[in-house]
Amino acid sequence: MGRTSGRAGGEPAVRKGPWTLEEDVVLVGYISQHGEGSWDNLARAAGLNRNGKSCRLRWLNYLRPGVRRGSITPAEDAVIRELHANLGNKWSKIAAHLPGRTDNEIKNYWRTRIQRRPAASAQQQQAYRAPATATATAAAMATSEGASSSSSATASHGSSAAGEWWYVEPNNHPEQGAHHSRKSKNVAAAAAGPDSGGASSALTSRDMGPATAGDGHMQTSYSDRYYSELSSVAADAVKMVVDADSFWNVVDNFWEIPPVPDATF
DNA sequence: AACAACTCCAACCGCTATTCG
DNA sequence: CCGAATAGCGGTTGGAGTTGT
Repeated sequence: MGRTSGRAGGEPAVRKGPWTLEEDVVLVGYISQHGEGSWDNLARAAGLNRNGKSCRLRWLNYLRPGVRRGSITPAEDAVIRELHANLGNKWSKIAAHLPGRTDNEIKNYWRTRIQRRPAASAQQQQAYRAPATATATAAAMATSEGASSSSSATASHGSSAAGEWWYVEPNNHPEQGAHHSRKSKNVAAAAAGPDSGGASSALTSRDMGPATAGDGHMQTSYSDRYYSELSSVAADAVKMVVDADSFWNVVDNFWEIPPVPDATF
């Protein structure tokens, strides 16, 4: 319904719904050349049939350099809990304490993982002892990230100035039932091409979702599939605004993380 | 195998704040 | 100072993936 603009009543003035690979390429390419500016003008100038607001959101939340993809780490979880206790639903302020995380992501995390599961939260609080302050927690982040991403264990363990902490992922609580981790994406259908049945175009934003390791832990990277698809269309799409070589220089700078092998495809 | 239920999260909406002429 | 335009924020929605029955 609402999201994918569709063509109800003829050609829509502006596109809505999930961003396609081509649109991402155009947006990144344009901003790399001209920088951010008035979003409405930017959308027009870049030839994107989107409103400025949509472009801004897409850029800030997903395409902007430094945006982290992947699971919230235990330390980040602790920061979020603490800051939310102090600040309330001030997502942008909370996000400011978590480099690379966006307000939208934190908001979603809070609503889906914490707020919706009060019982689970209580269990988690038993399961781990959070550092006393957000700053202390932030200081602990480096350690915890290593712990959580490199291990296939179901619990993470780390330490901070405030002491040791343990974190048990919600899906590992027997009482909680299954937590459906989003692993593989069925990109086959999406890759079928533009206008293949309602789904708007080739790969969309959903397909660039974080690749996951076998243990279900998200890896901080675009999926290999998305990366290669981006590569394959970049040359054509980018011609509109910038040559492909400089575009990829920009991309390389933006996402310093090399693409990880994606075993899910 | 088919369906239902559940979960996640990208993106939209509406409102407020800020900037600019 | 005022009004319009733009940017930013928080709440909400709905599509799609995963798991259970």
